[in-house]
Amino acid sequence: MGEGGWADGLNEAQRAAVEHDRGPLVIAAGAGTGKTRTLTARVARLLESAVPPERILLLTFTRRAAASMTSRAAALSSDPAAAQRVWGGTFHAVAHRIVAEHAQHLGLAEVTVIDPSDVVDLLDLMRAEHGLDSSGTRLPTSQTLADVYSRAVNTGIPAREVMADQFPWCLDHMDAITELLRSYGARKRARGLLDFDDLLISWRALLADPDVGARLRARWDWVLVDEYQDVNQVQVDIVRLLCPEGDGLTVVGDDAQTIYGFRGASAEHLVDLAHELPGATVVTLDRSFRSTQQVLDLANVVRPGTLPIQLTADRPERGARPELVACANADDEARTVADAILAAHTDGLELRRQAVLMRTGSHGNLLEVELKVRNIPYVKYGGISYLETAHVRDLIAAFRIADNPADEVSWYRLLTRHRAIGKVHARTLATRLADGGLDDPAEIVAAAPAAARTALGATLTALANAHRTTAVASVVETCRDAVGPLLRAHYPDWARRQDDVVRFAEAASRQRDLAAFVAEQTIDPTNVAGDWAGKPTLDEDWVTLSTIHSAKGLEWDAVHVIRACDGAIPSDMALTSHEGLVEEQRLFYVALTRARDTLRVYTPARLPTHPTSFHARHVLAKPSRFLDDRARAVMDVAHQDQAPQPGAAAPRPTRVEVPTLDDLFA
DNA sequence: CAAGTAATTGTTTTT
DNA sequence: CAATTACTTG
Repeated sequence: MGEGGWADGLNEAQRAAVEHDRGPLVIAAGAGTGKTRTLTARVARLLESAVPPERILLLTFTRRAAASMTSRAAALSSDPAAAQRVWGGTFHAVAHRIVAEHAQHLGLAEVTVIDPSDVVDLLDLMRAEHGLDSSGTRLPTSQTLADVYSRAVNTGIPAREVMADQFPWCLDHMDAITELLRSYGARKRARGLLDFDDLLISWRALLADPDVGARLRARWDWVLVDEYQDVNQVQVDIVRLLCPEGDGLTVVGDDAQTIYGFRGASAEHLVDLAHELPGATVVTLDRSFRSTQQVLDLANVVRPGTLPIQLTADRPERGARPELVACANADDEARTVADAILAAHTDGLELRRQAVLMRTGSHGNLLEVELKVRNIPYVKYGGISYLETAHVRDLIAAFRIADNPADEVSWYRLLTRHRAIGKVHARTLATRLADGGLDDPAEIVAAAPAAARTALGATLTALANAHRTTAVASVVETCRDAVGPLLRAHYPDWARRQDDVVRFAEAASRQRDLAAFVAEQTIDPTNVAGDWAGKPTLDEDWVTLSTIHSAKGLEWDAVHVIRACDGAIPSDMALTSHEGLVEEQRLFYVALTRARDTLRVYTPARLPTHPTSFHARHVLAKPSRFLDDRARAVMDVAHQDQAPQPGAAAPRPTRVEVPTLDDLFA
């Protein structure tokens, strides 16, 4: 087949990007311009021209994106099985594979990935050794210490300076903290524990080594990076070490969609790359296949950024102008959105083609109540994830110990789940277990408080068994049965949590490599409980509720952006710096450009001061500053009937007398 | 030293 | 209204 299916339906610019050869290629792609299609077509074309799949590395931002890209490339290529062998995943996931493979080069006996809350636990467990546990004086929390550590590592600024600059309340204990953070690093190395930063830094170190780096570099001929506007300096270093001259490198991004600045990402990396690599080809995609021109007119007004991309619709039909919907308050907003979703559904638009986007997870709380009341099914993305719930993490701790008995944090976690074992015992026992105590469980049991001995003995026997076992299904079963009684004793609402544990154990027992699965889930947790629920939900129809961050890269026919008020979008947390404000503007741009046909932006006039409280005071809220005159000029402005004039008093409710039941108690 | 009870906080976004 | 923290009691 002369030209594979990959060429179908590409426009000139996309085709140029797909057919481009070895030189460095930067694709500046506006929202909805077929970026994913172009990238997957390029992969398919490489495969079609006999590039072995394992010589292609495709770096994406989420696991979901990686999976969808490899399967789309497979669909476009004549050998779908080959496409599945492409190296694909997030920076962190690929880093984990490389680090696990090169553990001995890094002087690590084991490789276990710890997440940010494990970091806090580990610091918690270690701080007493450094005299930071006296409860008399106010001391910085372990969370703060983790922040200091991470900032120092990511910026290369010494911890003392970081504290002096940004954490002045740590100054009194600077010596002890510095010492703690140094031994924290040593402890992680001794136990084979790697936090998220360690993964990237270790990968970079391997690439920078003359010997190992050369072999790693030779592994891939083609490196493709998606969402390049959201990489940080360490990731830039990795990409540059993989492709020093830029040969075989393709990066795709849109500088107006950088929304992870708080994590060290900078849009400048995308712009800089084209300058730093001599002979780089820049292809700009500015024809949107997604949105109507009416949606794009608004997006173009809001769009910040330095690449002069103005999107033009590549769709023949005229669309409706985006609507600006003023609501009286947050309850009114929730009702109005639910009404709109139902009305569209009645007109034939499936729920799965509609989404509600918000700045923070809590902005959707009232809407969730409204949807539940009306029996409208929905799935919420973002916010606290299923895997981050305490009970699932307990099970994961057991899995991690089965693989790496030196995992001190997981021991600490499981030990505190036992009755009669608190922080103090857990700390000393965890250290002894991580030092090889599992070889002689009886000794550990003897050192525990008498009331804990029976339960602890059972736990240790089970985990020692699990550690010796290789069959995934039986490891999972042993761990699940070991953790079960602990959870039952520890959580009063155990019944509610049991389903989650069983479901996660089922998913885990289907895996080929349990340790890799656990690492994968730690790095990029599945954030929807429904993802583990099996088939029943698959053919159902539901509305998507999502934070704007989690909606990145996705699209829906109808999009509702709620809480478009100053203080929410832009978040009042971001108002202290100019950069913070521009990032909020990019975030708003991302939200608007998720819409294909229908876009509605809601601005409640009054908002609760406190998102979860029913008794919260309501205060006046102004529409987002991003909805300026230029933006309004391309929108239809609708007012809800109930909307009071600003400043007008709320109507006084009629008084209803509830009869006293005093005669019952005479 | 652990566990229960009372008081007091709160809230971005996520690999 | 949670969920975490501080204080008390066994």
